[in-house]
Amino acid sequence: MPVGSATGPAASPPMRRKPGRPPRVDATRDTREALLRAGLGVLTEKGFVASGLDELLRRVGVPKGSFYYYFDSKEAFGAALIERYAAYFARKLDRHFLDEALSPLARLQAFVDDACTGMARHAFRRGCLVGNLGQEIAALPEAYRESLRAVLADWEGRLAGCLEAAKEAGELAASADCARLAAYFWTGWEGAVLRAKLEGGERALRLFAEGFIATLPRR
Amino acid sequence: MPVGSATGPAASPPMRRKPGRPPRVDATRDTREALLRAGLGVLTEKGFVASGLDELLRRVGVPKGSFYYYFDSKEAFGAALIERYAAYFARKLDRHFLDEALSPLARLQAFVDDACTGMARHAFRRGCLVGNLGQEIAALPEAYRESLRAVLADWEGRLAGCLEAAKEAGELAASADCARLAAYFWTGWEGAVLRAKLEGGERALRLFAEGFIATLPRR
DNA sequence: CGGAATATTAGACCGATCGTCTACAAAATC
DNA sequence: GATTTTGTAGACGATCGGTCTAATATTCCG
Repeated sequence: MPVGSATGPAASPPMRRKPGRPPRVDATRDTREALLRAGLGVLTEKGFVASGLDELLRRVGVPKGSFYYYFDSKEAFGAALIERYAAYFARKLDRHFLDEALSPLARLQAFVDDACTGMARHAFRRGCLVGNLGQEIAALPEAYRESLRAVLADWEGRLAGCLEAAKEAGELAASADCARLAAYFWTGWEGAVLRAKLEGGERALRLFAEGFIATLPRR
Repeated sequence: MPVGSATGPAASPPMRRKPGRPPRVDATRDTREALLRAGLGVLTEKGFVASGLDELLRRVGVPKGSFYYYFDSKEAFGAALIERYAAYFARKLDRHFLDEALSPLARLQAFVDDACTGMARHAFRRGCLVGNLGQEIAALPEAYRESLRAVLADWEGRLAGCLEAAKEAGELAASADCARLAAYFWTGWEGAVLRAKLEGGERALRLFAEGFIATLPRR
């Protein structure tokens, strides 16, 4: 998956000073950044199709013209969101799965706890961007399909690494197929997130995570 | 969940003869029926929001006036679809889970095989209506939430029954919590269906089903 | 057999909202 | 201070869900 260029400058490190309109009265607010942030909120809640540009724009307080200055189309905007979400999530996974302070399986549990807290923070209205867009893939730009698959594959790799560590730590049977287990986890996890959203509670998240961890091959 | 009245007459058993326009040249085609059938196809593929009435109407070859004669609104139409899908799926589950010719766990496997075949028949474009609508629940009529939860609860009950039978048949440990296992299954299964749709293949379905069945507590 | 009643079709129409695009204003640059 | 770059502003056409009136087909009832 092509990466990097579309996300654009992060505005912090050495880069050409912005020439156009001032950095707005509110210095912390880069328009493009604000659009992406708000877009993530709206799309993780309602998906792509149901998210109207007008509402997003009103929310951010930006006119339509600006949106189409920063993004070629809603499709391009969605692609940027997928990329950004993937990066955000990869950081989160690394933070947990590579945490040497915890045993490998405890790291997975920590991720689950984190996810529960995260969903609770938004009253279980927001789900997973990948799950949301994946569900409506038939109504989406075909290019999204491969991106979403790639994101899932990436998560699988990171979890598989954690499971390998569990193997070395003796928490997991040496015969375990970590890649397969990781694929199994994320598949079910997406279902759990969907259900947690539907039920408005963390029950499904806990239920799935506990079932998964409890049935891991121990020896 | 209220049931029955909204679905309307099925046109087969004793009921007042239709007075209006003839049963159309094509006798097999009741307009309302055709709308529901096509609606199921469209909504399982693209979800609720992305499915426009106009496209559906064009597809069925029915004018808007007819649609609003049979249904009060798009919301009512969706509710009828949920009801109908639930009934359709309940029949399917019973057909498998109550099949005395197979051992209980073999019945579950048969359902999985059936689902794979079913998804393949539509080239993995159509998913589960409950999953689709559940995912976009934030953008849907609030009344749908309870309906969808109820459908899931119903499926859980039916699967739990099958698992209880497995227990009696000695295929499952007596200590197994069937209700919990059933909830776990459907949670993950929805994720698997989503992913199968995303990947355009049955891999996720097989992966999840095999993982689930293989880790069932045997004794 | 004929007119009233009912069931259904037909599609024009409306306000809202979709995504796009053109025109313009403000800073920076030379 | 003219030009270029950067960003803002909102008009625009298409389409959406939903409503409504009119036309038509059939049955009902006398």
